[in-house]
Amino acid sequence: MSNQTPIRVRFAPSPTGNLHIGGARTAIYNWAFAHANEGTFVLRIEDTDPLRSSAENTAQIIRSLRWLGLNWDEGPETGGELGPYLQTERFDTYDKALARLQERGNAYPCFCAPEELHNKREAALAAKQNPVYDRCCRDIDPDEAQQRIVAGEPHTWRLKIPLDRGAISFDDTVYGTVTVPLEQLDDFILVRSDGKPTYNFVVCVDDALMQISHVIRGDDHLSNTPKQILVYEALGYPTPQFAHLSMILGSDGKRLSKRHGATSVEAYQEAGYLPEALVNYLALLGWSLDGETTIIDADTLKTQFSLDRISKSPAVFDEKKLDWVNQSYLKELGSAGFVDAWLPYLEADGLATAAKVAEKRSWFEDIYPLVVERVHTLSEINPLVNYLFGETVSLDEKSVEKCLAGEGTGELLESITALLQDENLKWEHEALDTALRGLAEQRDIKPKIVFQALRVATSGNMVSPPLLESLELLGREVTLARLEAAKPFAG
RNA sequence: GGCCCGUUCGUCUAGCGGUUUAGGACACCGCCCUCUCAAGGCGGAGGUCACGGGUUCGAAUCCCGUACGGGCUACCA
Repeated sequence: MSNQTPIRVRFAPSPTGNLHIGGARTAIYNWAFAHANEGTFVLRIEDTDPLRSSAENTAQIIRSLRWLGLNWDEGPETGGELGPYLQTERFDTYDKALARLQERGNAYPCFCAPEELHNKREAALAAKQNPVYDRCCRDIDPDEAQQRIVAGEPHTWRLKIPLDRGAISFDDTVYGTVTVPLEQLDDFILVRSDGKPTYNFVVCVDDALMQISHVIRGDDHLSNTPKQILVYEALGYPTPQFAHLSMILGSDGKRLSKRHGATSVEAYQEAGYLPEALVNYLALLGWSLDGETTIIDADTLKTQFSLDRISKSPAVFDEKKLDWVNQSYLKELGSAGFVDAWLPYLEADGLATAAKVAEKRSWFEDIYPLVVERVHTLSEINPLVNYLFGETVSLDEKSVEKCLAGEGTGELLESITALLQDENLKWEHEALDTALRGLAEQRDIKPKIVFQALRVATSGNMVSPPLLESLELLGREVTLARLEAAKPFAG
């Protein structure tokens, strides 16, 4: 790469809610692109809408980004040369930008009343015409305009777009050349009558002043881009390279929303997904390394990510595949990492405290190989291993019927009890396995009958993690107590 | 209404005019393994590359239309 201008990208969420799956993917692409090109990743909060924005949402978004491991080089909390990074702290910057536009003769005041504009719009729409502003204030004599402003007449400021251009076109990294006829663009409002700047204005000012080289964002902004290019030009600033991302859809092909279930990063965190897995899955939703690889860790993303492999069409979010990716990350965790990740769930369900886990660390770590290939998320662990905790266990009715109620099972449980009571039997899964198989042979029944009866008696269910390892974790005493408690249910 | 954009197995995608009988992954089905469930191994089914026209010796790949989907068209972001 022989770029003269340094690579600088930004993620610019507006804190009108928490961090969304779609926003997270945009952040991942920006973050990965910055790293892959030794660039700078900037976080900017677009909180200019006081009604919909909140500090809590900003904090929430920041928390989610941190959790995902998408750390920024400049932005809230970290600071930077080109801040502040909250738009609400940048109003003076926007005032200056407007002044710059005024000096350059590229902005003019508009005194049209909102309802007047609205009526014209409706009329144009009714006449099936393109509802662009008719520029009736564009040619008001500057002196007259100045007098009206001084007299306190309400006004907005509009961009004086060049009318001598046939079309605006730009080269989008993802979509290629996009061309929009000039007649589609109007002298849109830069600053409202209350003095507040609009989105299409501030986004350009900020990106220009923060020296953003590549704008990577959702494709809902693709149509806004020509307008923004006009703002850059009017300001006399260079235009960044644009790369627009298609949106993420729900399983029904409609835009991802609450009806599809969890859509916030936080919800996936609570559901027990690992941040590395979410990042991996999301990165692959609209981008591919080579079309073959599905497990791509953060380090690989940080070196191999490229904008030219982003796909143009929208992608459907598939939770099943996320589950699979998450499980493969769980398998990479190792027992120590697994217990650390599991701890919050143990505490939340009251199964164990941090102190208890520290005390019986190896006992908890031994659970790892038993459950890791049986769960997709951390939140699935507790229901699966619940039976390993406490003295007693409740027996599942169906399982009792199927594996305990049969004739002779009571007698079988007695034999098992006798066998397990023997202090000479080493309480270790291989020894237990040998002993129990011996019992089956002795009674001339399939080992499965023995194992299933014992499984239901000790775990409460005919489906459980490996039996013998479970007994090992349960200990002889608890195992025998549970056998005793199960006998009344046996046939 | 106008303009912009998209369309490869159910889903995520590979594919940049011939090496393609369209490859991989998830999901699905079967077999093996097996104390249940998983995990794993092996195998299978699944795509007339939205449709219709061109261009070309040759098209999923290039061009034009049509359909469907999405976006923008605000004193929202």
